[in-house]
Amino acid sequence: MSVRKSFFDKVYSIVKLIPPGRVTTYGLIANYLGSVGSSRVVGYAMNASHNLQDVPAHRVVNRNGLLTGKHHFAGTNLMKDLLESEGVKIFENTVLDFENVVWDPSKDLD
DNA sequence: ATTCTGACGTGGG
DNA sequence: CCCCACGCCAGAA
Repeated sequence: MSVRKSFFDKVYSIVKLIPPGRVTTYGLIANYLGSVGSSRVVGYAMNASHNLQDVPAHRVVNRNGLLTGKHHFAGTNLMKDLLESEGVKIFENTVLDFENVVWDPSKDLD
């Protein structure tokens, strides 16, 4: 009741909470939402998030730290540029020192 | 209303 | 190690 937001809206809420200089994964978000098997739905949500301004989709990568969604951004290096601008090092479309920059919602909100 | 497809992750063979 | 199948949601044609 109360709010019964759509899965997408929940995803957006989490993504908005990602602190600058940090990144998270589709799986972690899905896991936090209680739907581990819905990791791909998180990706779908990001695809639709292009309409939203408050959703830093560039901070969401796959479990390998690979910028799978970079192709969906305007420039070829926009996603990479945005992340590096926040202090996140990227090499070959992959986040360096991924384990150190990854942001786990269930960990931070714990 | 139905069908298709799209930023993932895990497990099994 | 590689390949395949399953789970899940929303928007567009």
